Amino acid sequence: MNYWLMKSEPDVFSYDDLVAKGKAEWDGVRNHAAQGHMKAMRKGDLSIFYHSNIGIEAVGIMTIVEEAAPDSTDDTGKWIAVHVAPHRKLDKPVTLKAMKADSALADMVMLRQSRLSVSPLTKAQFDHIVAMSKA
DNA sequence: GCCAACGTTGGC
DNA sequence: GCCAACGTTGGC
Repeated sequence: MNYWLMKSEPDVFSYDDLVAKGKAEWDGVRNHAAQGHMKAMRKGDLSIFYHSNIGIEAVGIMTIVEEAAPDSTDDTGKWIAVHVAPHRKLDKPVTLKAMKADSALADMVMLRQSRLSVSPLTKAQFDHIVAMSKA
């Protein structure tokens, strides 16, 4: 099982929107590094749902329910998307500020490359963020 | 609104 | 293949 972190602007698509839909295509990713991570995703992997721009915090956990397939919003046939479903909401959001301040997360890919919308997490990093959400 | 980071485009 | 110009993302 692998762990990931995926960003969305909540005014476009929020964690609550995903809960309301039950399942959604994670489309519109147009970055090769992020695409590579999505291709590596397997059914049952878990991902942190992070709100960028507004909130700027991790808010929930989702499950990968369908592996990489052509992105339905793409005409060129070049890009893929995965499907995700809500797993559970975090008890308390974990802010970017808190993650940056925590030395246990110093090597997090998202913190090193702030513009990357899909990034991998180690199990330790994933567990740490979940623990922070309960503190 | 600004700016840093970084990806893409196009001229050479 | 290099690199300057430009556009976008995302945090502040």
